Parts: sequence; structure tokens; C-alpha cells
Amino acid sequence: MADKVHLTDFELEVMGHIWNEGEAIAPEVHKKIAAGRPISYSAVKTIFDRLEEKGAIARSRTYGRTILYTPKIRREDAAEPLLRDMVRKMFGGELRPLMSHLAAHDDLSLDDIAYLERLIAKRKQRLEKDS
Amino acid sequence: MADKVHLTDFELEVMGHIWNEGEAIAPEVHKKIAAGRPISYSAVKTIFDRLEEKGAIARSRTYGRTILYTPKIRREDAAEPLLRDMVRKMFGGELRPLMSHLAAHDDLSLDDIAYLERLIAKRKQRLEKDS
DNA sequence: ACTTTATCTCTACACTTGTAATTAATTCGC
DNA sequence: GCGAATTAATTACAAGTGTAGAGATAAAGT
Repeated sequence: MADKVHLTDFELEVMGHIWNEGEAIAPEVHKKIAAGRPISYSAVKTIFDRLEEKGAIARSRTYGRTILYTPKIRREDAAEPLLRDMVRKMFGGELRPLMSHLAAHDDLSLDDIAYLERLIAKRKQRLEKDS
Repeated sequence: MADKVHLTDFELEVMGHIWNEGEAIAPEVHKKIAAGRPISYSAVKTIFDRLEEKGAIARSRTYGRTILYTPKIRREDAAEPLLRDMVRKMFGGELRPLMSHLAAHDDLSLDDIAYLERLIAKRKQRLEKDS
């Protein structure tokens, strides 16, 4: 079983890039993050090392001396406890303020909404059947 | 302007209780948290102190020597950046995985779904009008 | 082959965070 | 009024976190 890996903020950011690509090398991720704010290569690589220690990623192969890492945990699996926890703490388990927040959000496009609608319809069906 | 107060996990938990009540005293919050896990009064009180330093709460009055605190920042205002940040990092700003996550979730009741539907309908209207 | 450059590894360190003990001051029950 | 119980204030500290420098080593260009 994937032991409950607790990701810190920075680790999460790095994992985000790895998940996005499916796999990643430290120098690349460093470039991407460094594009947004000053950060040393060392700092990023240390995070890779810690992620590896935590079992969140693993070395899959190397190109020259550059190491290619692949995720060992899935985004959804990492997101779930984090979100749940934050929401539980902040809203006392009440999900509505979060939904409201999401739905009100500016960066929710019409496509996104259609997508959400489909999800909800499905979920609803399932719930109604069960009861 | 409310400077961007960064709340830690534990601080968030304590704030949750304070927000829930609208105001709070340390001994009460301690009891509530201690009901769920072993935690010293000192630990909780320290968090109150830190929250005060950060300007997240303020003393409003006292009962005997007991201090009543009231929140200085609103739940939504604190939630927003936290959520946005986590989502941005974890999903690279892509909201769908999060929505999917939420919609698939077991603790989403029929009522919750109805609520979400209303929100979405509204949001959709607004979007359609704008374009 | 030799220099340059990229990447890794190791080590470090200050700051934050969770947690609590101790001590001091009040209040409350009797 | 006095002892018992609360609450607050102060101090502390280990572990976690963000960040980077230095040195080693391999790769790549010439």
C-alpha cells in the first residue's frame, strides 16, 4: 500500500510538473520553476531527492548522467487527503463553501462547466439508484 | 488591506473553530480539539498567540482572565489563496481533475449536488451573457 | 586528450511548525 | 480569606522545510 506520503508545498509544486509530463528530469523542472521565480538548481534537485526518499517518485533510467524520474503515486491519490483535510479543517467538513468557491471562479470556462455538469449528472444517477 | 496571512495546518484547524463560533476562547477550542486527539492546552494556546501575532485574530474582551478572541480575517479570504495555490500547484491550474475529484466523492450528498447544480446554472448564465 | 560545462551528491543552515513544560497570575469554591 | 483549579505568559526544542554552496564526476565539444 502506498503509505500516506505527505507532500510539502514545494514538493507538491515539483510533483505537479512531473505529473504533467508523466516523467521528468531535474534540470527541466528547474528551468520551468526558475522561469517564475529565482530558485537554484540545488534547491529543486533536493526536492527530487526528498520525493525519492518518500517514495513519491523513482528513477527509471538515465540519459548520460541525467536521471529520469517517474511518479510512484498518482495525482488523485495525493490530492484527495490534502483537499479533504484542508476542507475539513477550514470548513469543518462542509463542502459547499468550496463548491461555491469553485463555481464562482473566473477561470471556469463554459467547457469546464459542461464537463462538471456531466460529472454531476452521473454522480446523481448513481446516488439516486442507491437510495 | 489584510496582508496575505499564511496559515499553517494547525493554525487553520484552530481558525476553523473560531470561524465556526464567530469568536472563541482558548480553553474551549482546546477541549474540542482534544476530544479528537491528545493535545496539550499549551499547544493550542500557542497557536492562538501566533494567530494573534499574524493578525488573524484579536482579543475583543475578557471573562475573568479568560480572553475572548474574534477573527480578523474571513474564512473565504483565507480559503481562496490556499485552495487556488494547491490546485495550481497540484493540477497546474487545471481545474477539471479537482472537479472530477469532488464530483466523484462519496460524501457528496444529493442535496450537495442540487446545490452545486444551482451554482453552475448561475455561473453558466453569466458566462453566456458575457460572450 | 583536455577544457568546459552540466548534473549529481553531500552537507549545511536558518526559519517554521507542532508540541509541551514551567512558572506566574487570577479566579472561584468553600 | 485561603487553597485549589484555571488560564495565561514565557521559554524551549526536535523535526520539518526551503534554500543553497562546494566538491565530485561524468559528458560533450574541440
